[in-house]
Amino acid sequence: MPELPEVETIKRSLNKAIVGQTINDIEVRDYKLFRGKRHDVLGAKIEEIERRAKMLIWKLSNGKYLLFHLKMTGQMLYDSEDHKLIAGGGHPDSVYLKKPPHEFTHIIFTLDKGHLYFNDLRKFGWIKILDENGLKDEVAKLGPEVDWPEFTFKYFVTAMNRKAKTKVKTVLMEQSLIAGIGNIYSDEILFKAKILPTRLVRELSQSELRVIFDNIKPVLELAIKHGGTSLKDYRQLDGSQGDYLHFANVYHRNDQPCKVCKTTIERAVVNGRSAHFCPNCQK
DNA sequence: TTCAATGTTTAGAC
DNA sequence: GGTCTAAACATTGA
Repeated sequence: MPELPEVETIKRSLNKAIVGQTINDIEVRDYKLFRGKRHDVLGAKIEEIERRAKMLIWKLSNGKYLLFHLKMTGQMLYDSEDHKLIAGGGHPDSVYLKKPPHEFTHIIFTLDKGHLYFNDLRKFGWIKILDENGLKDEVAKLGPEVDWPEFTFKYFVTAMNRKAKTKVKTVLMEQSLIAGIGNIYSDEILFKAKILPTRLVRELSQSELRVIFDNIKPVLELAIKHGGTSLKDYRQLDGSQGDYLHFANVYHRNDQPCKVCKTTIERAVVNGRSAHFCPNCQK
């Protein structure tokens, strides 16, 4: 799914749009994506929306939590009573922009002032109903968020060195070490740090690790500022696309000229994922 | 027809 | 135990 900036974008919109509303109904069209009992959350009020790694957490008034993972193609769209939702505009034939509910809408929440649609073309995403202990278990294996005080350079070096024989791109995406970085932003961070994604961690000098560390937060923050990256499926809460792809230096830009030096951007497969890099700027 | 797509998990090999 | 790869989940579109 969406990585940290995309989920953070949705989280911020949800906090403005649906906090304070009551869950009056949940229509589950596909139980594959819904883990829990509806009646545990019906009638509860949504008190707060949080993000942990790439997951969304709805904190409810009855002590329960709804945990969401959008995986690769999940969408969360809100259609308020005044119909500000713009999904469907411009590209009526695309399954990604159809006005919900449609055949890829699997869960529908009826709130006080509108409907919240959980769409997922590939059906990898899920929703779980959890109590406080269940939530704790779910997040226990995750590394720190990059904006937590414990995400220090010292922690970063220790965490990276635990995977010394692994390629640096793969380690950056390891959720148990650092929460929230995925395929897009690992490429972008490594471009900014001028490090090839295929380098092994143990070959990296202290100063190279420092440059990577120093670029993590700025890259993610810039992406949040632009509402995340829309490749195909990802949408903001109102259905609009994230704009960061226009600012990406390497992601999805293979065979195009590097924005810095004009060298052709290359693509390689690293641990089963596409890695994009500039063979001149990155060493 | 084949391949790739924002993610995670799991099985098997070394 | 670590780490790699491939495959699985399901679907579309180039």
